[in-house]
Amino acid sequence: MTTRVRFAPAPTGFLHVGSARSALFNWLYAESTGGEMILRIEDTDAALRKPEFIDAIVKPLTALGITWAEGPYYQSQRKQFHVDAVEQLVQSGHAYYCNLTRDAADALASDAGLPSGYHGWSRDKGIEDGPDCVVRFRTPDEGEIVIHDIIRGEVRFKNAELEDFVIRRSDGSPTFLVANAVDDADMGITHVIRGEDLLNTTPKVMLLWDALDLGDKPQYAHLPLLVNAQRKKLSKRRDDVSLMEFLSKGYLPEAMVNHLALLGWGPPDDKEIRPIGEIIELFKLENVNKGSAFFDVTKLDHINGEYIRALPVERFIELAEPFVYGVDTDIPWDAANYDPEVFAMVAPDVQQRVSTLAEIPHFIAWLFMDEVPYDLESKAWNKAMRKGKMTPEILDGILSAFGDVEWTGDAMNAAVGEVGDRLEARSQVPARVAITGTNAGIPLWDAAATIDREIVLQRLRAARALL
RNA sequence: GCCCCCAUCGUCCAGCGGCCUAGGACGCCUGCCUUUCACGCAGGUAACACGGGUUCGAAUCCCGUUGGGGGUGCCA
Repeated sequence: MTTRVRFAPAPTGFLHVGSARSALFNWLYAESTGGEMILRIEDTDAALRKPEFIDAIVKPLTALGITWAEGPYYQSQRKQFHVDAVEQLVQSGHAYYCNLTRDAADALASDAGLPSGYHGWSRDKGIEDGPDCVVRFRTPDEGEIVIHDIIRGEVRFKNAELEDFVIRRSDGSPTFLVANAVDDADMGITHVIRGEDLLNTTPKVMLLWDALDLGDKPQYAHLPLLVNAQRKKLSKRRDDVSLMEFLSKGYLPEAMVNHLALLGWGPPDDKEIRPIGEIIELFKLENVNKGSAFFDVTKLDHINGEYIRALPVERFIELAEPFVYGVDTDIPWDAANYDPEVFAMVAPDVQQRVSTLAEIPHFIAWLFMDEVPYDLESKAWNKAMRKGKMTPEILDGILSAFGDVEWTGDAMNAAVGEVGDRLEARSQVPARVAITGTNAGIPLWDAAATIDREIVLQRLRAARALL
């Protein structure tokens, strides 16, 4: 039997990295077993039915290279099947109408000294359907339901502890629990792979499955949650988790996928950074961890840096475009000053110094700005310009040498070296700080030779004046 | 409160009863390379939560404790 998995997000705005990880693991499982994945949008709640939310799911998945064989299907478009299923459950006595609001049910519970929750108040009351009625599923009073989870092993729930949950809202719309069972059955889903936060809903779906007589159940696998530094489930509200945001900040899709694959799973040979094809080959659902994983951007930065350095330089230049032309980010220089040929020249040096594409402008800004800012409070300035008392003499020396030096990297370098030798001081770093504004960066002189002599002289004078 | 899940370096992953004086990666530190920084290279730091079992033998199996997390909606 070929495996069929589904990625079934609720359309609640941008896709976050946790959902992306779920999608990825479904996809990895499908790819590694020669099966297929379908995409299904779980929009049974009317509030979630917004077309822009669909784009927010499809675009990032596509960007990551996660593909699906069918869909997107919309649960909202399958509503009639779900309504029929609810009707069937009422008919067969598995479900009943209830006209209590949540507040009323809680009040009854507290009056009766029972723990909060719904205690089957409307069971067997012969309540007729009406405008304010919901339909609740009658959970068995005895017995237990056992999930054979591929990742977690056996998980047991006592039926008596499951309350009679709502399967149809008072507006007539069935809830996702019904839709889940019906759609998974109709779509021939063999494996349900999703976050651990849904583990508690699984017994309810299984109960519905049996009551509707839907046949063989899928196998379940509940993935460990992705958490923040406080070990809380990643949340859109408090954490920086938009997948698209990461991509537009200069993280490469391949690096993102590689990093995500490493959260909750690892290759048996300890080789972490590798092509997706190898990951598919090695991926085993049963080897996925149980413990939650911290989404560590520091590690992502490293992986992303590795991927960037591995790029052919032409590709690097291509990918850099939005960042050097200010399409998605601000650039610190006047756009008219930007020279793609200069960037192409220094690109290999930049490429091995950035961990995200967004860092590119930082390394080349001094090539396209008229003046560079000096941060007199910075460690760079203090270390290079203040500590050595020869600095004014060094800059004066360079200034006079640069008046008529041949304007090539080699000649400039040699001239600065001579100044240093003559004064018995290190002249390179002060020159770099004066010209670029900082003490760290790409090889200096060939790049500096692309700037007009007068601009370089101005910077040297400006820095000299601050000493 | 109740239900469920989890527990190896700060972080991610390896370990599936003897190969473990616990391995790799990120981070951090040191050194080498280098006219800066980075890359690269060579080292270092650092963990089996605790207590009981089971076993000739436990990071690995079982129970408990503690700690963390998830759920507890007419959201999914």
